[in-house]
Amino acid sequence: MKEIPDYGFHGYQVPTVPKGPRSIRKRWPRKKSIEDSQICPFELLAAVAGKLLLESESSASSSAEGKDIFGIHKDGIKFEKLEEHKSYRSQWHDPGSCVESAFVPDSAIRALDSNSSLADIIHLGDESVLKHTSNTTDFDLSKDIDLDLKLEICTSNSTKRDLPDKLKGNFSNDGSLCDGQVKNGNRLVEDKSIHTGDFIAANTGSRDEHRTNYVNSNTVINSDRSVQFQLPLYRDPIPSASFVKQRNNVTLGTNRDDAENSFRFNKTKIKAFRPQTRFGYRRIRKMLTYKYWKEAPRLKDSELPDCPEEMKPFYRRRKGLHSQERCHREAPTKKRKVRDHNIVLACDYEARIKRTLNSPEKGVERDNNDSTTFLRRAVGPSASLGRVQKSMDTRVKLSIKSFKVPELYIEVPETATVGSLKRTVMEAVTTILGGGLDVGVVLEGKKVRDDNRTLQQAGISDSSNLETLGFTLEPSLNQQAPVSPKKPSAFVSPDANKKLTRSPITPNLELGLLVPGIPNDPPITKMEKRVEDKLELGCPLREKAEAFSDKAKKDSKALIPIPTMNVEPRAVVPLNQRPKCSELSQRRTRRPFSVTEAEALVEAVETLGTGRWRDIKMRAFDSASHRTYVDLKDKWKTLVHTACISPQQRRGEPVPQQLLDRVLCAHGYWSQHQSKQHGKHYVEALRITDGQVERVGA
DNA sequence: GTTAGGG
DNA sequence: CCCTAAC
Repeated sequence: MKEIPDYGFHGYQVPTVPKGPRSIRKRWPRKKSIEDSQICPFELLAAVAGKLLLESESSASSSAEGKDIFGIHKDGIKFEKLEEHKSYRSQWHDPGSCVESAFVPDSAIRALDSNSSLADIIHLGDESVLKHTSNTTDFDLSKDIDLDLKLEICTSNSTKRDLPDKLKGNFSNDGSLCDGQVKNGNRLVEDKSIHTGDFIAANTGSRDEHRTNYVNSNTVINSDRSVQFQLPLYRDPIPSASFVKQRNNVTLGTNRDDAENSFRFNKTKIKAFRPQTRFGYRRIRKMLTYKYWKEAPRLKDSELPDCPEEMKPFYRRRKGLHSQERCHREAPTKKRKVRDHNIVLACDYEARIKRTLNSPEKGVERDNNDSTTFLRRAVGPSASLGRVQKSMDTRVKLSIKSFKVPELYIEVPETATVGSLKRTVMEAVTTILGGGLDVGVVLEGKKVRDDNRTLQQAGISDSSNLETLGFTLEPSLNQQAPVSPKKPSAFVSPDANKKLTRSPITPNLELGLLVPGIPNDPPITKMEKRVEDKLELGCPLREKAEAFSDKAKKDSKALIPIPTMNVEPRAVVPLNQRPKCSELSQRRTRRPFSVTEAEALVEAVETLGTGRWRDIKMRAFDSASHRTYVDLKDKWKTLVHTACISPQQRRGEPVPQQLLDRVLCAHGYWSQHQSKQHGKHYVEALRITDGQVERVGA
């Protein structure tokens, strides 16, 4: 060590930095809890799957024969009940058709009624639309929206072809692999299109005719310029081993040929994908069996608030921004290359709910505890039967065309792959969907707030009113958006509520959500082309893309997932102002401390001492949002180091020696003294000596 | 969420 | 600047 000056602090030799006890802290990896990171999309999916299962089960149980078949099709939720046989048959509708209608099973209606779950309403995916907003500087989402992005929850590469197989699985109450009452081993064969996320659930042991198909969507796209992300919502309906396995595949990311493009939940490190062992399995099981099912009986309750209850346990565990950020990170080696060519896309969602007439029809029992039925059914065969119809019910057909979800920002390097774009969007969507969205019901322009009212009581059963029925997605009042506004991947602005229900008469209720601090710069239209090129040429996801494009070529209505979409970046935000988002979130740009900043830091440390970095941050760098207290700590560390080394060894912007002397002085002092006790003493001593640091006595 | 320290 | 452990 170099010559060590003595600044008079009790003969303390400044640079003798004692190694603190932390250096001997254990550093072997602790067992990181799973919920820290990788749950994200699957939690959502799990909830949705469970929800769907519940609905199907619930209805199935109402039908004594258990011959219910639900179908969910691309244009929304399609439930058709065959009156005579009390069975449900899926129906496929023309995407462009305006006459779509759907029976919504009681449970769904009730779920809607109770405002309990977003998933209830939209069943995710299908008509959830990411719309690409215009390049205007305002955020009026109602206009110039020309890009429908159909969300695609494509979980893993491995699901793309043999997904039906992967969906096979038996289901039992405890989620184990043993034989159960509910089986979902039926293949999906009806639709020739490739559904990466077709959702199959079959009710009780019965076969094809009893199959329940939750097919999410065909290849996308309708008319003109609209482009949708195909979003075969991969909803494994069964909280069973199939689900777990799938998840393992995803998280492992090692046993596939296309690891890079595989759906990795945007985790950076391999260790984040470590196989789910029993813990993970159990956790999922718990999620699906305990959490979800236990909540189920309460779906009717008004205590089910604004947030999908079954979602809460999944998301409330998620760590805050930090882990969110981590969740988005990409491998560092890849980050650098793409860092400088990011494109910021601004998207928003839309919720379009289409309603159709209701028609009286014999309904299943409206026991006010369908969930109980479901639970019982899930437990054993005896429980699935024996529900006696007690009353007639008028069914309300609700066809939810699409939802508009709050505005979404994603940041995509132009060198990004299609797959990464998908994942980015998925991440953002998942964040939003899981981040506390509520469904609001608007009737005749007025919000229906009483969740306890029946549809009939609320007038929703009245066919004359249905045309004025609408739904909204809105940020949950109970649950904040999970992502901090500082560095969002996508988040819901608190202002969102103000913009709700802008057009109550129309079915389209939109949410306009702004991301503060993101300037609405004129678009860089060149980007669009470049994006196309890049996506077209360099897509490492070719293998995956082909699956879609093959179909797309044959199907005029289909589009190759993303490449040709008219992505017009809303704005290119200066790097250091961009919200860091998605898995492609990069290492922060280096921002060397200026001398001025260093001075401010030194002064703060002189006053407050080391070890109070948060205070130092607030005191001296409160307005510098890009300086975290960790940054300050690190900078102090480097300052001390710089002061210790010879000027020849120093790099970067030269720090005045005088300042470095102060650094050493303060460092020496605070190394010997506790910050809190002696702060004033030190500062006073400095003041007394008027900068004659060498003579400062303690 | 903060702090300390290694990378 | 990142990451992690410890708190």
